[in-house]
Amino acid sequence: MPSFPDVDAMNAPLEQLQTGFEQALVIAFGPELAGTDPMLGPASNPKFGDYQSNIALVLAKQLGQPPRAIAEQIIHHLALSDICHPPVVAGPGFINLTLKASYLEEQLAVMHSDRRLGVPRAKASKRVVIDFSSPNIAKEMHVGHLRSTIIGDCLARILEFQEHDVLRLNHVGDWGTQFGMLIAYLKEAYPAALTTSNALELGDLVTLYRQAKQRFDQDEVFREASRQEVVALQAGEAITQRAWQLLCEQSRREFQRIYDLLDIKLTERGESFYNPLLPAIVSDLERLGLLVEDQGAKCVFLEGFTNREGKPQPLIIQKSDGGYNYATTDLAALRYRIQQDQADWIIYVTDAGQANHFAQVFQVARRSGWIPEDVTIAHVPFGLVLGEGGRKLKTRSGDTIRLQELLNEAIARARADLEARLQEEGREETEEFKAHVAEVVGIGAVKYADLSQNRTSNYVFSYDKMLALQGNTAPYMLYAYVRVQGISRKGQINFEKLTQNPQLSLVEEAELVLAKHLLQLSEVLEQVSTDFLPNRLCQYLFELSQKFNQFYDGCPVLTAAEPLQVSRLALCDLTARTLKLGLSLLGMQTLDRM
RNA sequence: GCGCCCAUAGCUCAGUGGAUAGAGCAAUCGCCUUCUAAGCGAUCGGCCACAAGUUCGAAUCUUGUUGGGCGCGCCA
Repeated sequence: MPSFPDVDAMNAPLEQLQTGFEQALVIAFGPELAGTDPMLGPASNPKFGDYQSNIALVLAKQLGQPPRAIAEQIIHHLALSDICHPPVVAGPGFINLTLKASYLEEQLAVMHSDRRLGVPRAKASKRVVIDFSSPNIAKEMHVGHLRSTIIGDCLARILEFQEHDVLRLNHVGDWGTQFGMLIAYLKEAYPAALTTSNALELGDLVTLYRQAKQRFDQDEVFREASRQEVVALQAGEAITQRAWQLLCEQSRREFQRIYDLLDIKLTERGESFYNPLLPAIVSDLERLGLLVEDQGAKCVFLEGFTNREGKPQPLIIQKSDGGYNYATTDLAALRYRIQQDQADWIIYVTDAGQANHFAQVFQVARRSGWIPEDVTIAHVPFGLVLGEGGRKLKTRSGDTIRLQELLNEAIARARADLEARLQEEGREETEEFKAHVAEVVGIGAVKYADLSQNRTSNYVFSYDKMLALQGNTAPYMLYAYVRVQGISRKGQINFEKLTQNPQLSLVEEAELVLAKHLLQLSEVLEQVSTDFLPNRLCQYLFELSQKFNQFYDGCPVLTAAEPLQVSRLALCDLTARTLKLGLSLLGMQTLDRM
């Protein structure tokens, strides 16, 4: 195991250019320009160079000078000759910058020697609560849980990598009136399960739910029994409690199968956890004078929300029958996460349809003074999963699609693809190999397809597209990684033992392009952790794969003479490590062969 | 009716107030005696829904219009 310097390395060229510009601005135009954003960004077109600054255009009015003249003065004072070629003023006053090969070579060497590939840790580690996945007990996880689970896990992984202190919470629906019905049915149909442990394997909770619902709809006596069970559950009555436990345990086992398959870790803390805290929410709101009784229900009337009649809309805190709503639970959870979990950030990853609900809950919490100034709360919304017809994704018979089946299908299709390919190429592989590749490709495809879209828009689910071998897909990226491993095998190269400080020499255009892209990793991760848009990371990894494939196409590695070979091996190694890290942050595994 | 989200190439989508708006797929045409061609190159494809406004500069910000999705009092 090579020893990596355990220090923060910064490989983002942007940051260094930024500093140079800030200094030049002060020297050229005086100290009042200290701290001015130099408007640096990637060049809009590669022919202009690598980066551009638009600051001259911005300052034109303020300084009363033509933008090009300002740009000339700035570049006159820029001390960036170590980093880039002489800056060029172009068009109306853009300053174009092109990085020097020597600079890229140095930076890549730094990146190569760093276990974190030059990605800095967060300047201040925050306590982050991220609430995602959240299926309902006694129901199956379905396609509706897919995006929350995948996106939430990805964001958690990125924040964890930045060394924030992340608490991943699974806010499962384990409480509510539907449990009365379920428990009543359990007592009626499977009484042995309540007294003898493991007397019953509740194979299919969906069927149980359906049968219970049917009884509930048809039988008045059963309905009354169900209501009694809700009361008994609230009161903590032993047998009822046991039935509830049984349901929760069974669901938990089924959820865990899916989380294992998806490689997702979560701490379960369901709605029931906050149950004892609900009365205090009501009494505290009452004390604050926010609570109004209306038609028997205790409500907070909201600012900026109106109902169909144009009157202020209430948020119901306690129903007229004394029961609580999910808004109450969410308020209690919010308060607990701030006070007990000591959260600095609280992130909710749920569908966009809940935007109103969260805006309302946050408003009430804010008006109650429960959210300190330094605590940041964010709803991270995402769009619906649609079928290829553009309608909500359903099975042919109109049922919602079970998540387990969806994942199985993706794996099965990946397997079929692989087997067809093996036959075509006359390859023989073990069952173990085939099963593993199919799982990594299938699960990776489902995750990548979801994450590679801007989460705010609806997402059209298509097995064919996510498993396509070309384009912005999981298989394409996995293949780029496999190609590097191929080089390693063929040339018997152990990348971990590749010299500590490889001498890089970037000659070919494809090498320069790849090098520049590799060095943008930190910038991309920084951005994703700010705007919570994983598709930006996907885009980066896709472009990295493309650029690697172009390099692979035009720059032979194993047949290259020294010192070029070491340099190219280092580029391969950096690409592979960047892909592996990036994909792992998306929650994806890599393969050495496929 | 009100609120939130969305509208960019035939399709699926990127796009950070900046230069001639980009990918992928599909279509058409090339490239395997050379590290896995699951690859690479090229061609074709645009009224950034519409209209005003702000700005030196708008796909991007504001307002309005049209079209679509989601939600809106005792489910979560």
